[in-house]
This record gives sequence, C-alpha cells and structure tokens, in this order.
Amino acid sequence: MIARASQLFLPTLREAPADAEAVSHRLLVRGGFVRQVGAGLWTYLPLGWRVHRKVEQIIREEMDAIGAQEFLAPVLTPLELWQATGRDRIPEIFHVTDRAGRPFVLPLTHEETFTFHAREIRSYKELPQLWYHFQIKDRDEPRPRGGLLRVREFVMKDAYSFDRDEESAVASFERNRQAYHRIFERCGVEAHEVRAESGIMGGELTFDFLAPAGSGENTLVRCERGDYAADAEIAQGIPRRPELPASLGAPEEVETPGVTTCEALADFLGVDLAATSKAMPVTTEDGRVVLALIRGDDRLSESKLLSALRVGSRPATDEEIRGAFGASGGSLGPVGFAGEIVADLALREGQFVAGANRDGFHLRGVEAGRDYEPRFADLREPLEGDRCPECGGALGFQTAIEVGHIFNFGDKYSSGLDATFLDEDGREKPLLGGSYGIGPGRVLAAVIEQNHDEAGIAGWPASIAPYGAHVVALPGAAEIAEAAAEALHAAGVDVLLDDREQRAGEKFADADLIGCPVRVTAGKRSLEDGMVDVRERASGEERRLNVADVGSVF
RNA sequence: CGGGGUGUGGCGCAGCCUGGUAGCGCGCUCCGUUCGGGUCGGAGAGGUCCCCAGUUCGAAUCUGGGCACCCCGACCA
Repeated sequence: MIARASQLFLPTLREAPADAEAVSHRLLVRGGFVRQVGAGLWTYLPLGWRVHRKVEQIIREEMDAIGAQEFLAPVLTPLELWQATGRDRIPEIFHVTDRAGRPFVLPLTHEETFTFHAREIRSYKELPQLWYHFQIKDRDEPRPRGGLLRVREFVMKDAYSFDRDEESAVASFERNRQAYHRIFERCGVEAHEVRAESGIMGGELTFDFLAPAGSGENTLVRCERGDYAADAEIAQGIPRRPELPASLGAPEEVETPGVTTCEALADFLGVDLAATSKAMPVTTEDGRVVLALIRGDDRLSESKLLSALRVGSRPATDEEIRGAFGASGGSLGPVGFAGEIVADLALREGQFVAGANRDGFHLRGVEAGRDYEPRFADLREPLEGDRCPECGGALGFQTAIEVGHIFNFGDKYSSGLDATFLDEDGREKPLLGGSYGIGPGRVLAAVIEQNHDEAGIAGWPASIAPYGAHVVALPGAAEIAEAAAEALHAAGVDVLLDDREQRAGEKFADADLIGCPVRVTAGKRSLEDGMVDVRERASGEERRLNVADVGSVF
C-alpha cells in the first residue's frame, strides 16, 4: 500500500517534551508514533500502531508455528477467579464493580482465566494444549516511567501451556523458549535469555529475555567469555579475594570505640574492607528476627534475601535489635546470636571481623562453622569486577529492558482452580502449567534504544518498520516519486510517500526521525535522468537507481 | 510510599524573587519569496497563566489546600 503523508495523521515534533528522558520515549513521541494520555497511559497513533501490529504478527506466526492456538479472553474478570488462586490481594490490581456492586478485577495477566478454561480438559488424550491471546493488561503500577518502558495499561501476548506431566511440561516450555528466540531475532532486537526470579508467578524454571538498552529497569549480567547470563537480581558473581589476616585459634575481642560502619572498622583495624563482615538484622513477616550476614564490601540483595528466607522481611527496628542482640546496630555479629543466621557464600571460608554484640567492641578471627552455625545462601548484589561463576571470566553489566518472560509453574494455578484431568492410569491429576509473555510495546522501545542516532530512529528493522520505504517527493518530481512508489508497491513494499509541500530539509529530517529502513528521493536531478536516490537509513549508503528498479532493493 | 522537580497558546521556554491585567522561539493561517538537509520578508489566529480558597484596590506573581505530570529510590508478573 501507498500512504500519503499529506493525508496521514503523523504529528512529528521538532523537540521532544522536556520531561522525556529515555531515547525511545523521546523518539516515539517526536516521530508521531505515540502520545501520552496520563501517567503510564499511551495511545498508539497510526504510525506506532502499524509497528505494534507488525510485531504482533511476527509473534503470532511463531506461536502458531509451535502449535499454539489463538484465543481472546476478556479484560473484565470476576474477582472470584482471582480469589481462587489467592492472587486477589496483589496491590497492583485494579478493582472495579458493576452497577449491582459485583466485584471484578482488570487482570495483570491471564493465568486465572486460561486455567478456568482449562477445566474443560478432561483427558490426558487432549494434552498438551498451548493457548495464547493478545490482550490488554492493566497494572496499578506505583511508578510508571520512561514512555513505553513501564506503563499501567498495555497489550501483552500471553500464552499458557497445559501438560500432563513434568516431562511434557518441560517440552512445552522448551518449545516456547525456542519460539521466543525466533521472535526476537525476526523483530531485530538483541535479547538475551537469562535465568530470572519468578516473583509472585511462582515456580522454579523461569527465564527473562533482556534487551540491552540505554534505559531500562533490569540489569543484564553477562560473562564476557562464556555463555553465563543472568538478571542482576539473581546473578552470582564471584567477588574478589580479600587479603585476610592470619587465622586465630578463637575469636578475639577488640575495643573499637565509636566504630559503627564496616568502612570505619576496616580503617580502624587497618584491614581490607573485605575482611570484615556486615550484620544486617531483619524482621520477617512472621515476626522472627533473622541475621543476614554479608561481607563488609558487599551490598545485600533484597531479592536474594527474599528467596533465601522464602518470606518477606524488613530491616529490624532499634528496639528489635536491642532485644535480640543486647547491643545496637554497629556492633552486631553472629557469635552468640540465638536466632537464625543466613550468611553469604563469600563468608564460607576464612576468618572475618564481626561485631561482638557488645557496644564498642568487635571480634577478630570469626569463622563460620566454628564460631557460629549459619545457613549459607547467595545474598550479595553482584558487582562490576566480579568473575563469572561458571568460567571465571569477567562479568559485564548492561542496563536492559525485559521484553519477555517465561515461567513453568506446575500446579500453582490448576490446584486453586481445580483444573484437573484424568490420566492414563485412571487417576485425576492437576494440569501442569506454564505461561509465556511478551510486551510488543517494550519490543518497540527496545528496538529504538538499540537503533538510533542524533537524527532519529536509525533504521527500523525491515520486518517491523512502519513502512518499508519512505519516498520523498521534491518539487517538480511528483510524478517520478509516484512512479517510484508504485514500483515499490509492486515489489510488495509498504510505502510512505511524502507528497507534502514542505521543503527538502524538513522532509529529510522527518524521514530520518521516523526511520523507515530505506529512503527514496525524487527531485530535480531525477528530472534529468529519470533516476532516484535510494538511501539506507541504518548505514547511510546511497545509490542512484532507475525508478523501475527500486523494488530490487528489497 | 519516601526524596526532588515542574505545571504560562500545539511544542520548547521567559515573566514570579520585587503584585499593575501576558511575552519569546518553533509550529499553525494568509500573501510574497525561496526550493536536494528545518529559506527569507510581511500580515494574522491562538492563552480558564493546573484547580479551589485566601490576602489585596488589583494575583501568572504572595499565602494555604488540592490535583496532575516528570526524575531518583522502594516496588516490578
């Protein structure tokens, strides 16, 4: 098809809104792809929606290719479905009622709804099933940000698998995982599969697909030598080895007046900061005071602590600390503490300086296993400079956008909703589920974050470009431009024909901003030889071609 | 939810401190000019100065309250 710029609603802007910071945010707004309605609420204008639909179509084709069946489930959902799985208390849920006061939710995702339908599966003979739809998700995010990076309402492709046993469930998971790689590849996004945290989705087997970007909310940790890759929330870096002082036969108390931080302690004693240990008492949701112990040069990862404790926690209050340790923050340590101690793996071997649980005193030579009995867990935030846990190579850190997430969660939802089937052995069993999400809007943002320059979007991948070619008609060459557009159209290319009465510079600036992969210019020079200039947006390469041949570019 | 910031024409901003009835650039309309990287000149249109209350003869400006949006953090399926 040929779209004429003179008739399109394509409001490009010379300047981006002052408060837009993320590159994708600025360019999507400036290029006339999207407009904001409220915090985290965006309208896709015609140009942006074309890209969105192309991304959807690629996803659709790849999902269909692995045997997935497309549905459309409603947004408005009876609250009772969510009560059945216990997820009705999640704070991000928007709640609404109908005129009679009946409660509904606007779902964050559709596990409940699809599992509800899976109740119609009766026999193992009907398994496996793989279902998906593209549907709006609403999330009362505490803080939307970055344009399309984190929004309160968005379209998601979410797929749900139902299997009879673990082996089959893993196979379904694997099929989706492979499809995801093909999807991101075809969309032209660099996305890395990483082990991730399951959050409230539950389950053990879960991967994120992270697209490196200038703005984003995740951190991709990757080995620069091997294949290791993980979200920083769970990544395990090997920290540098500290210089530990000579071992002692038993802990030795030293007076450390006024020393309450690890940095001050290391200074005071003249030891490596990494030879100290940091005691971080927390109070769990079930009311226990637990001591999280990490090395003095590390930071406690709250997400890792959550996985280690399997229950939420918060820093203990001064009173709670007094009660549990008999000392105040700054002099706390594991020796003599009666409660549970979770220690970071870095403290497994060697002796460290620790608080003495007596104000103004610390203990040298404290050794796990000998002086206290901790449970070991990975608790530290990975740091620049850490080594790869698999091969010892250097770890690199990159800001990234989570463009997809896949989960295998077993019977978590089917048990709550009583979705069972009759297996070959005559027994009724819960369906085993997995879910697989992609946010096309984030794919848009990621593509721009990865492909831009000073002038704008530096080339949409042809597979998802709003138009394959942007034909610029300069004065006097309208007919040649038309002919070029027709030739491209005949070659199966979607064309944006800039037939407006603007000056050349303005048209070129808009073409650079919008970022169609190829720009075709017909102007004064074309009048002489009937040729047009064909320029690739990404590389800047330009050549002159006969109008009849422009289709050959694709 | 904690911290910071902003709200003045479609976009970007000035004016606010020191109250006197709103201005600049871009964009838009019309005329002329120019025409392969955002020409140049002229004439115009367009504003409840976020909302409410208060102070004052008089409020965009001062005071109080509220709302919205942005950024950092917390959170994040």
